[in-house]
Amino acid sequence: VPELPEVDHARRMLDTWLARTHIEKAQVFDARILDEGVKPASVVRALRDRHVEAIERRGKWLRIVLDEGRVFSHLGMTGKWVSGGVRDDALPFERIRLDVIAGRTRRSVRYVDQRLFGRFVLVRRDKPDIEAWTSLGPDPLVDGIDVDELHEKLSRRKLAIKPTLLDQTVLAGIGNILATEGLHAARIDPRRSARDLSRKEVSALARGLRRSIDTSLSLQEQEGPVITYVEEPGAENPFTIYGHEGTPCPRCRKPLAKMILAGRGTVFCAHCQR
DNA sequence: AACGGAACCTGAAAGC
DNA sequence: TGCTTTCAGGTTCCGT
Repeated sequence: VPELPEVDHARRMLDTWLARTHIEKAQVFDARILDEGVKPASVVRALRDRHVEAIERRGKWLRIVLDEGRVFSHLGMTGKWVSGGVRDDALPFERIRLDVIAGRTRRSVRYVDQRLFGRFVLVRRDKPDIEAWTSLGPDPLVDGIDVDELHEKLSRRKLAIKPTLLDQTVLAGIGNILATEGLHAARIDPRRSARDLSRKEVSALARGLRRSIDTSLSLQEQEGPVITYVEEPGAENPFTIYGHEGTPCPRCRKPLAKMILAGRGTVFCAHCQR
């Protein structure tokens, strides 16, 4: 599942494939990736002959800045950007295709998304950014995590800390895996009310999240341009406790437990997370 | 108002 | 064997 580190990887790849190129042709193969009521043909028309200026990321959102307008891309659960040649066949689950040229180099950048939870939102020149982007909280990589600010914000939340971390207005880019890993690193029980965390615990949480993000980023660097998500068949699980329920906690060796918390699978160590 | 749960999707894996 | 159910999780919507 794409969370902050996976989306940052996508941003770096798109920067080499798409930034500073000219879109010769765009195709949208499934309208469900667009906002309700938006016609593929109108998106295709608007993208043709645009110059791609930059690729940015906040949280799990990508913003593709064009000479006129910009595109917001969210990878949902199974979305991936992939680069190929213009003569290559369509990939399985290919939803968007952008054929671009930079100097003499032609490239065909494809968006694949099996489960279609991703989004591709074109915003025209002079229109405001989408609310999902503007309402994002601080991004741990772009802005860093300010412990005092986070502590203050959490102190006003009654909900359990784990579902609170999944709220993208608290911190941008934290998903189920990072929340699980970060709370284990900080030895915090995911069921604790967010407002009960001490400043010291919030500080440990910030460090744990940052460490989990950095670990994922460095593993992706070794993987190359197309990374594998942990839920894909046959994928290795590089995480400390996510997906390791039933096996010994790497810190205290007691078996890791799993529960559903606010509708999301939650692995934790009932012995050393308190 | 805040929170839980369902819906949106698909395919793999587990259950029967 | 083969059909049915469950599960995965990002986000939004709906009902309580």
